[in-house]
Amino acid sequence: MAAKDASAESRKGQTGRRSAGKTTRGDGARSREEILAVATDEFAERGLAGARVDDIAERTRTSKRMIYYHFGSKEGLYKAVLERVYSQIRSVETQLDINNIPPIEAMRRIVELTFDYDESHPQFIRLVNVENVNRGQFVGKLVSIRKRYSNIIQLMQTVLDKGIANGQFRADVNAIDVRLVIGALCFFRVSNRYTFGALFDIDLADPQIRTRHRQMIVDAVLRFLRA
Amino acid sequence: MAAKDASAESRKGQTGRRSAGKTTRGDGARSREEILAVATDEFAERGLAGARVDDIAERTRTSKRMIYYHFGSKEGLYKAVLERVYSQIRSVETQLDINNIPPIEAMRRIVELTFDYDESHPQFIRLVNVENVNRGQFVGKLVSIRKRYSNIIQLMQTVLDKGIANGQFRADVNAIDVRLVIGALCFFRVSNRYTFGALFDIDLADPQIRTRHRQMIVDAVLRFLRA
Amino acid sequence: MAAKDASAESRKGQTGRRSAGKTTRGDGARSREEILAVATDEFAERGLAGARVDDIAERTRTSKRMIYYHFGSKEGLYKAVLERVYSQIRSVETQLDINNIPPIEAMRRIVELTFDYDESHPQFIRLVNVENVNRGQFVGKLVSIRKRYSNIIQLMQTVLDKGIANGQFRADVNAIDVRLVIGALCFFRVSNRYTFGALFDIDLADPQIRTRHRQMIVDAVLRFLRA
Amino acid sequence: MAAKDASAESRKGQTGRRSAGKTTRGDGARSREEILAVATDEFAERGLAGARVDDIAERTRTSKRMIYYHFGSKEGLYKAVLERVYSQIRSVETQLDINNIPPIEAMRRIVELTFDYDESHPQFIRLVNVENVNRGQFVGKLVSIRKRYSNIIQLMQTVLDKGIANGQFRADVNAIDVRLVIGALCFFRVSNRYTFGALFDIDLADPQIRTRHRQMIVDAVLRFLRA
DNA sequence: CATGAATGAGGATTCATTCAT
DNA sequence: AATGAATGAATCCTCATTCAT
Repeated sequence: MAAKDASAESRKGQTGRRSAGKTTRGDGARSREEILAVATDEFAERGLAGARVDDIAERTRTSKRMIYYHFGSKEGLYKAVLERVYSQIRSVETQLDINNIPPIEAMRRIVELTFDYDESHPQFIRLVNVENVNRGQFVGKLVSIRKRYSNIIQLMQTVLDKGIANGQFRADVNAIDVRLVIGALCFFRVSNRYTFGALFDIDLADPQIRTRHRQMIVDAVLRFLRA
Repeated sequence: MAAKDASAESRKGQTGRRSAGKTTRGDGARSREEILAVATDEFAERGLAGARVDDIAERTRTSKRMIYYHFGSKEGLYKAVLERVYSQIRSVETQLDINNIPPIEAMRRIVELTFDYDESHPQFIRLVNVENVNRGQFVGKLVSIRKRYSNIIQLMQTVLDKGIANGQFRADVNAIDVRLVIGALCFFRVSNRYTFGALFDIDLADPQIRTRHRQMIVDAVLRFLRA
Repeated sequence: MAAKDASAESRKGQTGRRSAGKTTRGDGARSREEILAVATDEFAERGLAGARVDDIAERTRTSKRMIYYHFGSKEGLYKAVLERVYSQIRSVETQLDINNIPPIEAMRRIVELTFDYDESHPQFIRLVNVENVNRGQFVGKLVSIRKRYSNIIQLMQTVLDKGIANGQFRADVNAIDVRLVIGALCFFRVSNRYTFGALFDIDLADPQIRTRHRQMIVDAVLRFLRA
Repeated sequence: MAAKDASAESRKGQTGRRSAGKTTRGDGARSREEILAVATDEFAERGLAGARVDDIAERTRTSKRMIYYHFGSKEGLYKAVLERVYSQIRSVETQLDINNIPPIEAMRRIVELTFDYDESHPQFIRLVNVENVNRGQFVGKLVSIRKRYSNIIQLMQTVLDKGIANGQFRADVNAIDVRLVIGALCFFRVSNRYTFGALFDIDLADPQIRTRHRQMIVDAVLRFLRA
């Protein structure tokens, strides 16, 4: 009578491609990935409650049944989507060789990379929104993610420390605070695009405005940090 | 809390048409308001798709029929909730006599009022999130709201202008940009409380952190504006 | 996400008939009862797992939806069926005025009534079987039933005591034991009709055999009790 | 419902021809037996409709495919389980040399053996219940079983005849009747353990009660047979 | 205005069974 | 002999909405 938890959930996408080919039978990893891509879109578009398993299945070359085979439940699928989307973030630290850049410049790059990522991944932003409306029920459990984020903070702290050391940055802020400020400014433009846009009659997606805001946010962060 | 009497109240000639009626009558406005209060909570908690008309009705002293009588549909109820919640914002301008305050101080107060409002109305923040996930389908139609927000911008511009005039604020930012920066910094702390908290292992609801961040955000905005 | 327990379950069949009429709208008690009758048959025929909610609905003038409205779940319906079928037993004590009958005769009547009830209610027998296969998950919770059964035992004990007192019955058996013996002999003929019949090549439903066994069982019980 | 398999079933040359093989090979007979053991438990526990092929496979070292390979269908597996469980009964006649025992004593032993078997094989009892709820759809087809049961009856008749001949047993009962009485009294205690226990507030599995009932049932049968 | 009953169209989940390898 | 992946057809259950009274 009880719903047994899907043992399938633990399976990872390990199978590995078979030969080349037409996606005939028996490529679990591929169909898993296809389902995830579609589901990411649906959950981002309609939320956890609003997304329809049928619709996800329909947009896939696999069937609804396979969703349950691979992910156990709608919730399980949502978790997998969340995990995937968080782990796909091309993290700042991999794109930035801070050792060779002075701290102000490094910070500018961090802000720009964050800004650009958020602007070019509105779907990710929406999913984060969805998860926050759900009170972060699932994000807390994504252990794999935590580590990555602690790396981000370490990088930030390194840059901060260098700036403090050379007298360019103030000493009374910590990496998480800085991350909060940067995150807020970049995230909000995308996440609140619709309400802010409607209420203040402005199109935040407009390229010109975007460019201006990009500079403005870099500027705001640097002013915030200036010693 | 029980207002089942009300037979007296209805005798004011405004609501019911039929005079006979043995059924105790609650007046319409009251039940409307009660439904809205409950619905606000449900929509904030579960989103548009996730909220249940049955649950809303159950938490009300009225019946499901009344929801449809007053609001026509679930969507109609959601719109009414959105409208109500936006119109309940005790707007900054009503709480601030900027004429008697120097611009820096005025700006500080604006930030603080915004911060305090967001912190004390997480339900509102959640609803804004929900609406953004829905791509602002409904917020655009709330004409009554637009005016109020244009007032906010006017106030902001007035403060800005005074600061620019006396040389304290830089001249190259406009009111909407400032509003964006303030909004982002205050809103994000509440809206992304769960994901940010989980990923960076910090409790943004903690009173000490909140106090510190309040000052930090005021500081960040003033630094941003400084000439 | 969780299945909320049907608040409907508590509702009893109280509504009371409206006027006369064609079972148009709005007779909860009637449709409840109709559902129960059909469900009793389905559960008896196929067990809890084997019964199909769709099939039950189809054999009813109401819809599948109403089953959930009234009973909350398949399991809730099963429980209601179990309760109904146990409470419908025309209990022995209401059909027997033991005060005016000598104990041997009373016991004979008890056995005959039990035998006749079981023989004429194979559906009930099947449901009891089903419940036993389910390890009596639900029967234990039917408090309303317990009382009735303790009455049966009291009646049995009274008869026993009278027989012991007048020296016709042995003194070393108690009412529950007697009930077990009677129950076993009457129940088994019906419950195991198919397997016993197949293995020993006998049709226990045959009226002649039934009549003979009825006498035989009365005889066996009286011999068992004889002082 | 159709048994389309069977081509597999006929291949009884079972053990496995290839000796090399890297995959650890269970030989066919072994995995067949393992599947049957697990399936017996599942069908006894949940009935034909309630048992899950997946669950059975999961509790086995073989795969679901093997179930279909060996048994063709869920129903085929159920039939095999039924056949196995009936054929495993250590039949009374093999344990009793009636030639050297006086009839009363022989009958006592028959009852005791029956009682003990039923008490120690509740799973078997449950399966019989399941089969009776299914109206004995399959038991009738187990030809192999019929013979064994006719042996039981023959043995019973022999004992009866001896008792009748020496004047200890009454002459007006036949072997099947006696078997019914014995079967009912022994079977019911186990099969109706849950409902009887709940309704009469008694734990029929309690060892003390069991011991007492064992004697009681022997006594009841002998009284029933007494000339 | 109010209420219990009702409903059609979904919506999530599960099942026995089969196939390519 | 064995396995992971796949499937179509159910199967249980829920939702927003309406109706008779």
